[in-house]
Amino acid sequence: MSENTIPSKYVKTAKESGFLAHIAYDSVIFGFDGSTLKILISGYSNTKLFALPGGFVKENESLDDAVRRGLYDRTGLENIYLEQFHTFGSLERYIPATIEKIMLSNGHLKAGENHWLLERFISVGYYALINFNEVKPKPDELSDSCEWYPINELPPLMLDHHEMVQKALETLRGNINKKLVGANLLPEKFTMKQYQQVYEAILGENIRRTTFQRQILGLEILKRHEKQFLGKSHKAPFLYSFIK
Amino acid sequence: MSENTIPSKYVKTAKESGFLAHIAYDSVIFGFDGSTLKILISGYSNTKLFALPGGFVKENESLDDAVRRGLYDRTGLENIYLEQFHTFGSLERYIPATIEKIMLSNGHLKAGENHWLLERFISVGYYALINFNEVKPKPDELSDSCEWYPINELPPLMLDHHEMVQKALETLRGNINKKLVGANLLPEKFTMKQYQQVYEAILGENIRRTTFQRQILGLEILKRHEKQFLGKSHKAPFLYSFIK
DNA sequence: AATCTATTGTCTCAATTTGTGACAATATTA
DNA sequence: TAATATTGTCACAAATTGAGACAATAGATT
Repeated sequence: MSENTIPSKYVKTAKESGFLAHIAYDSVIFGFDGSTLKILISGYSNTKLFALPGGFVKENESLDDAVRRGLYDRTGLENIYLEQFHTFGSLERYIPATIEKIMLSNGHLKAGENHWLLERFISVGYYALINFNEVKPKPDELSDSCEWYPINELPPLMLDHHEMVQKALETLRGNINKKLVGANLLPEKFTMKQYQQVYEAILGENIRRTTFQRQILGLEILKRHEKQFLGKSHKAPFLYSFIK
Repeated sequence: MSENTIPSKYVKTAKESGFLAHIAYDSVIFGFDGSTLKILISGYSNTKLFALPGGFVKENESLDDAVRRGLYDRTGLENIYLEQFHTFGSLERYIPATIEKIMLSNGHLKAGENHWLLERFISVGYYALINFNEVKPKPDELSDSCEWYPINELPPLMLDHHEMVQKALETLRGNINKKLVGANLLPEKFTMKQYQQVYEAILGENIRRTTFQRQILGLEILKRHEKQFLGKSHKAPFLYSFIK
């Protein structure tokens, strides 16, 4: 794991740590396990608190790069598909006591001490689409777990992170026909049914099989490969991949 | 004009000024003059520099409220329709020399002096839709002009402000059928033709009159009023308003 | 007062897209 | 060999959109 995801212990100002004050990001990392849409959630030991994986921006690094760095640290993946969806800057989201609790519980702060992480942050929300099977999530320095949760079985999330998930989902839904969403959530080769299930998981509704197949094939973005024999007692489906 | 849009002279740190360091906003303020889509652009005296109207966030104010405050100062309007579209955080946008030039030219900075406005900023882009005729734009403390420019006759803009305009337009186009865009750009009562012209100006393409009229009326979001007689030698069109 | 002109509101029919179901073609099990 | 579940494709109905026609009409021209 990178040493730089989270500032080291007992550095009290942002400047000392090399990060920009007041700016954070949080990432909604989507994965598709074959039937359900899931996202990665960090847990903090001893606190029962859960949060989206987030981080901070270094003084000499772009916002996008900061998010990529955080994703790399947690998933080991490079070239992740990333999309910025909203920036959260309400006053209600400034609850230093929550952050303090986490930092106290894992020794990043002494009681009563000041720390730049306790100041107000405006957070930029990004969503990522990754291939579920390629990833073994790792926790970061402040958290002690990083696990997949189905989008409708999330634990209670801190601050406004639930709102973030909601907004990420809405944006993803709006982009589903614009941005070749499936290409990032599916393995290289996949069946039409799997692709349909991605759509259904994202939209949260059932789709008509024949219409979906006709529309997708009509886009001419898929290449047809050999059939996939899975030992099931019925006709075997074709495998497809996206044309580059 | 509010005293707080831009921090006072010779305050060197963000903290002293009451603003959050490193965070700015820029606004793309759209207006429709009856035939062309225009946006408000600030000009800086003696520098030939032009920029989107922007500002900073106070420590105890939400991001949205900061943008509303800036819009109020420049247009006098409250309850403006606002939509956040993207946050800009590249390294390329950090060019302190440009800001320095502006601040030197209007006496907000002495040569060689430090100032928190010369640090790196991540900027949140918002677009606003306002009723063109209700507004007499006013410049802010740093700029000496604030004027309407047609979206395809913009002056050269500083930093990444051109990219911001582009992204704002794309977002507006994507939202045109979702968010009742016309309601904010048109006067209370308007003709079908005016509404169509708003669409054409935003999309940058011609629309088929009969299809447009059929679709819009089919949405049942408009209330029909009396006819509008403008002294033209042809059939007078109906006036419409949006149903609340 | 009759005619002309530009624009509006509405209708019609063709073209396209989508909804819905049917059906034959499998790959395996029974 | 028959039974079963799923797939790929087609056919037809329903809905939406494209494209133009046309009458209505407010004022200008004669």
